[in-house]
Amino acid sequence: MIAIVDCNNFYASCERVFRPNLNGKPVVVLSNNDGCVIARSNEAKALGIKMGTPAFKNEKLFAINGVNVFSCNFALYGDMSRRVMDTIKPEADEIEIYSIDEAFITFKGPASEERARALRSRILKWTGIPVSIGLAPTKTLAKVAVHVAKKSNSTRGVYTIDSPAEISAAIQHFPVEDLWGIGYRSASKLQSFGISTALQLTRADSGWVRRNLSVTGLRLQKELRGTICSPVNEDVPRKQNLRTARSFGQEVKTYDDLKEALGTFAVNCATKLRKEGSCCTTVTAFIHTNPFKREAFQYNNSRTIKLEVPTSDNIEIVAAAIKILDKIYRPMFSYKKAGVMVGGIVPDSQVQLGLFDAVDRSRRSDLMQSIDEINSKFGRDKVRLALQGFDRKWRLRQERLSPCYTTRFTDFLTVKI
DNA sequence: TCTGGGGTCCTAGGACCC
DNA sequence: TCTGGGGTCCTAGGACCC
Repeated sequence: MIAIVDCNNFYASCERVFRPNLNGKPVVVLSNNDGCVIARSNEAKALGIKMGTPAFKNEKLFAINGVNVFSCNFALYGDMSRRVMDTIKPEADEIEIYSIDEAFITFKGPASEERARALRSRILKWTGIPVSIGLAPTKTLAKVAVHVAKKSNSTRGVYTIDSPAEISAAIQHFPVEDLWGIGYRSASKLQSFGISTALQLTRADSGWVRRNLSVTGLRLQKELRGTICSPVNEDVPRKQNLRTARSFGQEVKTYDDLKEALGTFAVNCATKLRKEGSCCTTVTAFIHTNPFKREAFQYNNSRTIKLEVPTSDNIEIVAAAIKILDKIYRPMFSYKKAGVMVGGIVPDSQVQLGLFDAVDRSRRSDLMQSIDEINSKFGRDKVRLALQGFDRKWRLRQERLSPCYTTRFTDFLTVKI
């Protein structure tokens, strides 16, 4: 049996852990730049606030209903996630951390609903985060189970699908569009062939499924029938791409401001690479104008540079990004978003050196290590390239940011007795 | 005024190799 | 109708996930 542990309304729940006065009240969390709604407490969902809708379109709804609105605080969510996962680990034989708020596990010893309930209580007690758990023979069915656990109050947060009869019962009325791996496109395709429930998909001809939904669909069908196609996978594969991209708090016009932003994003990518012990072979940079401003002239462009020798060096990756900027920058536009992406990622232990390489790689790697150590001790970008600047006109809007209760000394809660 | 960020996998087609 | 057979690598586009 495979279990999935899924945190309820995760970001909203994190905000509530340190603000218990918000329990029972509507809470929403906004995306970067305070742009869209990306998490909602149950009370906020009940008010009809939709996932992914722009904040400015909801302002009235927020005001009338006294909704508690937060800018997203990933330092907090990341640390709370770690706490939840650390609580799960001792119970798990295998654990696959699937996202910031979900993990697939197999239990040490026999799985049972009682154990799942005990785990759920422990996570709530130790971290303050409410979770739901689905238990089933495959990941896909576990996802169905956790969906049921969340939707129906009578489950009290845990739902098990075990026997063939229970599988049929669970998927009989389960909409195909809610299945893990079926998105908007495939759902409407299936609907047009008269398939609207998971049970109908299970019974469809496999050849037909293969032709219409590719092998991905075929695997999904097998998993629904109870055959594991995607086992719980503990080892985290090395990332193939990394990116840092941001919408700007205010539109950016000048070359210098874009250079500062792209330089900072490039350093960010390089730092992520070093953290994973990786190097990249390609650097891509892009800039674009605001697509929502219909009346304004639009411009999007990007380029990719292939590097001679794979690297994770701030200076080299920044240089590549700026070289691209020089090629694609056009002065007459106002830019809203930019980003840097690195690809062709290889382990830093397997870097093929170049015959005509001019960089002293061992000294530079010492330099990067020192920068990482200093910055991890004293704060991000304390030591930076001059080009990263201090202006940051493009900085994110984060008007309703909560404290980093668990990761910053100055933000710790003070309890007065 | 105002609309997020970061990933993965699959397929088809082109280019190239022997 | 039909043109050899067997490969690899790369890219773009589509679809999906959180």
